[in-house]
Amino acid sequence: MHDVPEGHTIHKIAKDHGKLLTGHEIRVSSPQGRFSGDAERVDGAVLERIEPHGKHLFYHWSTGDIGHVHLGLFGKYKVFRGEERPEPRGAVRMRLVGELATIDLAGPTACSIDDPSERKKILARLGPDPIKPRQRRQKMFDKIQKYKRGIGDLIMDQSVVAGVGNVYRAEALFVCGIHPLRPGVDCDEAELDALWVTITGMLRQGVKDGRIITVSRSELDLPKGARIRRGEATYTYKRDHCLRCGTEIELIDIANRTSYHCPTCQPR
DNA sequence: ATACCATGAACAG
DNA sequence: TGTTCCTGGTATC
Repeated sequence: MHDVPEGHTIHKIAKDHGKLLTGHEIRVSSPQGRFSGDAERVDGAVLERIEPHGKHLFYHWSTGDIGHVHLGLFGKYKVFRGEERPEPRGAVRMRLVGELATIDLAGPTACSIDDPSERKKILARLGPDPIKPRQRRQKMFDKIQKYKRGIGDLIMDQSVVAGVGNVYRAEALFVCGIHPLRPGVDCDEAELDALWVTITGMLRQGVKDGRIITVSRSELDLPKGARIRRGEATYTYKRDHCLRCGTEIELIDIANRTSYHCPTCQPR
């Protein structure tokens, strides 16, 4: 099994890597040689901040340049602490070497050094990120209520709300009892407010856990302190039967991605 | 050894 | 709407 990142992963990375790198001069290189922009532009600069938004990361450098990383389906970081600095393994797109750690990035969809206007452009096309404080949930509501497209399609659209992927889509709609094909225009404020609150809670919990657990322990019948295993951490996602009522989970293809829902708990 | 699949998203037409 | 790109674990021959 394989963890492809949703918003929670990105925020955790920003936090963890930020502790190791920010405030330090960083050697920046591209062992693979495919760093679009130019690693040299920021090589040796001080990393001032790693800013997450949805599934995107922005690296603020003391030169004024801004690094942009999007992991996509396959992107992965490897962290080596302290002095350990192994030969790059595989296609390392970006290597960051600081006093406290060496961090390698492989397989990202995007990795570039740009000027600040590029960050502005990207942020302008992203919806609010519920993990962050003071985000305007109304932006998400307005957008959803504008479209006939299904809510399951809409909440995975990063311009509607930033950070939700296929797992959180399935799980948030389940908890709110909303069918994924429910047209956006038919959703009322109360429903959308509940959805926002649910998504926010789930994503923030994911940052803490470092993984996606959307079930509440009380519904699992687990011994106290037992670890929630993969495969039992969700209500509908990748399950054969609904965790809550046992009904067979239905699969629908929404924009070429499998959507999971319980026809009993999420009636049309 | 090869095929296939995955939790993403840009792009062509 | 379909195609493409990036990786790596697992299934299949």
